[in-house]
Amino acid sequence: MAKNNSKEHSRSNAKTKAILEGAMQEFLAHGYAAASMDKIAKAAQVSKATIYSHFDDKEQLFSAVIQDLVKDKFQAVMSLQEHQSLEQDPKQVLSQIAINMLSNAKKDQTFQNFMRIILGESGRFPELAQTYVRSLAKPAIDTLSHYLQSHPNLKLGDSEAAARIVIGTLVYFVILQEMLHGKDILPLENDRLVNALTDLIVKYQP
Amino acid sequence: MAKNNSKEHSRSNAKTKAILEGAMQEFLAHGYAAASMDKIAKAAQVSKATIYSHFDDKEQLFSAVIQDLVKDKFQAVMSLQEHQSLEQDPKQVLSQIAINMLSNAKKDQTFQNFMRIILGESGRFPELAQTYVRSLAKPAIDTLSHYLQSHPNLKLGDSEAAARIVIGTLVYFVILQEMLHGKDILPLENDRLVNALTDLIVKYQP
DNA sequence: GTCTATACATCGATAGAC
DNA sequence: GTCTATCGATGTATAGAC
Repeated sequence: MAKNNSKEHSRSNAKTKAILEGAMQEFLAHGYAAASMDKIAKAAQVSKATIYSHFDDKEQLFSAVIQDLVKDKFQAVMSLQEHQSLEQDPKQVLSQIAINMLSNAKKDQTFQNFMRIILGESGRFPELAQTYVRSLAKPAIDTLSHYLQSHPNLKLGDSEAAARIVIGTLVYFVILQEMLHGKDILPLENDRLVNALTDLIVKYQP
Repeated sequence: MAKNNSKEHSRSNAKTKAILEGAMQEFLAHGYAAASMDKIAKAAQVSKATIYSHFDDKEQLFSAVIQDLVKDKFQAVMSLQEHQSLEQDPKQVLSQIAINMLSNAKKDQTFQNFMRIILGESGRFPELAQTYVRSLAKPAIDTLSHYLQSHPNLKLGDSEAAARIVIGTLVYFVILQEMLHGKDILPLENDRLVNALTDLIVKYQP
């Protein structure tokens, strides 16, 4: 039975959990470099030395926090695409998926801060960026691609590329409107984007 | 005649330029919080005190660097869409724009680091994020939207939404493949994406 | 195991000589 | 204007008591 990683402590106390939660709060609020171990200790209500008895150093704690967040967000992302029957109207199915994704992403400040960190630190923590790609982006794209591929009413030439188009459109919309605070500069209703997007997909004829 | 901003010195010496270049290098490499004024001074080959005689503090220096970068990148982004005649085949025009944008973004490490900072710091520097939206994203979207709107062979119902789809697809592709190091996890050829995307736009029938 | 106290480096920013 | 030298605060990490 293999222990999982880092130190000998995945004996997962309440302390470990408290540390991870405090660290998550601080990293999400201030980013990696600007988050301090002192503030994390205070947020977790433990001493700094206790943190270092559970995690090797700041980098490893950060890595553990991000991997926890990826796991959390996996549920949320995947649940959006579940239970989609091939018998329903694809225009309605796609619209519903898109609208749910947009409204979820927009109200979830934790998700936006999570994306900020993944993107902002992707140069210094490439393996964490790849964890995001492998565990969140790829499953979302693969699931949607499979749906587009197998629906009898859709005749898309390249379902994988089409899935990239749908998800890229939605994610960049959230980035521009919410994360980059662009909604007053570039206003656009959710419905207009979703309608144009699903129309392009559904009405496509090779 | 109004001086432009910050201090009384937009008397733009060689020193000011050296400071901005050194600061750009350090901020792009390490992000805002992890970049130090000492390292910036060394990179610019001036003393730290000289920096503070040209800029109020670290935040203001950062802001000046980002605004310089936005100006630089504006040229690059806009030149991609220029000189597109309404008489050419839109499929070819759009493909060319998309291919140029992808190949430029992929080889420009400075651009990728610039995007990392804009996104990563958008929570703590919302006004800089909005500068990006106003000066880069909006012009790109408006220009493309106007092209899609006015081309006689295209019958898109919502040109603005269509422009968002095109640009969102391309930007998220660069984010996933390059910035997040996903190209080995989610491989996809440029041409397949561009072809699927331009096909959707060009073959659309209301 | 968890704490307090502290070591030691580096941070942003400034004083004062020239 | 630009430098050297330095301030006080804060950073990560650890030693040692319990």
